[in-house]
Amino acid sequence: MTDAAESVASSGRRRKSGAATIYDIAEAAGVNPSTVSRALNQPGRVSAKTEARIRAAADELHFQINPLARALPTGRTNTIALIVADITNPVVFETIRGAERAASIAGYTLVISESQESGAVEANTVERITPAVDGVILGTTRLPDKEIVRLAERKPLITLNREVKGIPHLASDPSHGAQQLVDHLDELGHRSIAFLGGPSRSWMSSRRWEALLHAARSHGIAIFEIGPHSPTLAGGAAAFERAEASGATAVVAYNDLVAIGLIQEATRRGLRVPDDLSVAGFDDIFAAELITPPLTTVRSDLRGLGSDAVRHLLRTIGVGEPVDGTADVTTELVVRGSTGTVRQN
Amino acid sequence: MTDAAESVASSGRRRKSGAATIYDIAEAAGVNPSTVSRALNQPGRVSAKTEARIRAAADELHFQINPLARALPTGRTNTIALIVADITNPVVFETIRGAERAASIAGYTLVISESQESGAVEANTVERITPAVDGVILGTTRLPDKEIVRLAERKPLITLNREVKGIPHLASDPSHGAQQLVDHLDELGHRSIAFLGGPSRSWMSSRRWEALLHAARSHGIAIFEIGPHSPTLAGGAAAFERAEASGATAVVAYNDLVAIGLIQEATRRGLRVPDDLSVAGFDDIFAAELITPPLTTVRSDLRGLGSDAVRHLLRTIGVGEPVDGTADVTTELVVRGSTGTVRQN
DNA sequence: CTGAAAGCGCTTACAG
DNA sequence: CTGAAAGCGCTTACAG
Repeated sequence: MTDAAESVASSGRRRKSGAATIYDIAEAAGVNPSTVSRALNQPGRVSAKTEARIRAAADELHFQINPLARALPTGRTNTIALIVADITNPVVFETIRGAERAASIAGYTLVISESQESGAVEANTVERITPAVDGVILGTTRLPDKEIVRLAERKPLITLNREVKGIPHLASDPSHGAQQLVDHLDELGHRSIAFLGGPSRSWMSSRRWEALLHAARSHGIAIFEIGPHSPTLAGGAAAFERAEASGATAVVAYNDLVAIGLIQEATRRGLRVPDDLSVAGFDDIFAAELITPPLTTVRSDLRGLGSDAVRHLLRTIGVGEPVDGTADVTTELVVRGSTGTVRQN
Repeated sequence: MTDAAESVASSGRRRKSGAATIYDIAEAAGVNPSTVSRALNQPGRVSAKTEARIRAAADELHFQINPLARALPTGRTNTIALIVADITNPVVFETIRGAERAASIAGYTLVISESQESGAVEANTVERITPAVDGVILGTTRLPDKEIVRLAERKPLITLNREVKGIPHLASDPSHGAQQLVDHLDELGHRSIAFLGGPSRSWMSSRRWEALLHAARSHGIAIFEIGPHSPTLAGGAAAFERAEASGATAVVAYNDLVAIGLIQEATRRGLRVPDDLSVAGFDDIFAAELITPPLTTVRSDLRGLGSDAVRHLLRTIGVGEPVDGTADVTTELVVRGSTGTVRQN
């Protein structure tokens, strides 16, 4: 228990924090502080003998480098920031996870910041965090393009699911999963699909629509878009009437929340899913397998998205292999109970 | 577009990063750098006139203080860390949110770190992050007590839902919600309740059990614990047989996941919830209102937990009012469809 | 292979 | 009210 206290007592030089510095080590090992720095950071740059002595002293004193002090002369903080609008969003946290993992493996710390409110709040947050990191990932951003460009001028930056010209970006590519989904619906006998679009200018919604359209054409299946809809349970419930009136036997929603909202409303109105109507979504959120019936959906490799983003950033900073452009992440169909064969009437 | 470039050109002194420093401002305003520092940080410490001149220059140059450089002499990083085992855990992210909000309001940055794997990984993460923050919140920790005590010696620290002697901690107190839940079950006519306990040495599980026990006694309702169970869907499913055999008309699960697992299994076996069996949980996770029937559950003020933790930490650091001890956060019943009147047989 | 020095961008007693 | 100086803990040319 007096461990820390003892080591403090044994070496004169200490200040506010009880932490040992390279000066303490230098003193203990009988070398110059600069030699300590080299021994600890540039293995081989110092004779094996003194390096050993220095490492021993460092261990003895429980030395931990002060990352702030190191950052000043080098300009490297070994930290990168991930800005997201909403941590609660199930789509977001797998991304966070992937990013965390990749950062941690590279010895980097990930700062996650939620910008919830307005784009103004986000701008503030970003402004505050930027000087303290080596790069930033804009996960779900509401910043205007010009602001993003401005930021990219000061620090390496990458956006997720958002295209700004001249800025590196990464997204999940819905085509594979969409094709699988349409193949699946085709097999079940569906000839007409309704797509419930997301928010009016959602980039991801149009990408999903395009992918479905392409796949439907390949099967000669009719497809049309209904919307826009808010990406929520309420959005899905509100879509019910038009979806039913459309005569489509299968409806694919912009995301799982909308799909679940639709299922709930359909059930409330006396329809049975999938017997009367097949429903599918995108994202594969946690709740998708808990509802009744469990939801058929297209899952993205979000974890891969997060880790790819980190790796890309690190590479542009000079850690790891040189950058070779960005490649979107893939998607995959998860078949569960909300899709079934077309009812014969 | 040449905005940044221009301002660089106009002031000779710049290095690797294009950012303006207090030296640039000092030069532009014709004062000493120390005066700039005072003007910007200690309003009133400098004549109104020069302060105005300095602020103008700072704006002109788009000055942003370098937080790392500031941190070195002061020892203050304006950052606090929140360590959690699993970001995906629904119980966790509301806490994150509250913490984020409170930190941000105080002008602090919150670093969130997920320690997923072993306690060893967590120890590493904490070790790496500690020197760069002003305090740490251990959200869901697997660290042994002695390790936590050791950490608390170097940096202000607070634990969540974990009691270690001598260390400040904050938890959610289940008593209010548990009382409401038992009142509710009593009204519905239940006279026997089964509690599905969580993991064997879960501190939270015992607290919930104690609270339910106390409430049940106040009504003269019989109550008993079955378990331990893993805090998952599978744990709930596995509990079904014993729960049913017990003859209890209502079962309260350690958490929502277990409750949902139980409901799914019960449904699979042909029981109807709540007609044949009432089920309730704890936490009020997002999926609770999506399942069929929607789950009656006890919700904690997790957001409050997160923000209280931050505020407590800041106070011990000297920001805000002095510390007055820690007060647990409250809980509240959310009645939905999984609880009903006892069936007459 | 290693030492001595200068510098990273800021803060803060110490003078005046 | 403001300047000049020293220092935070590290890194890195520059010498030798």
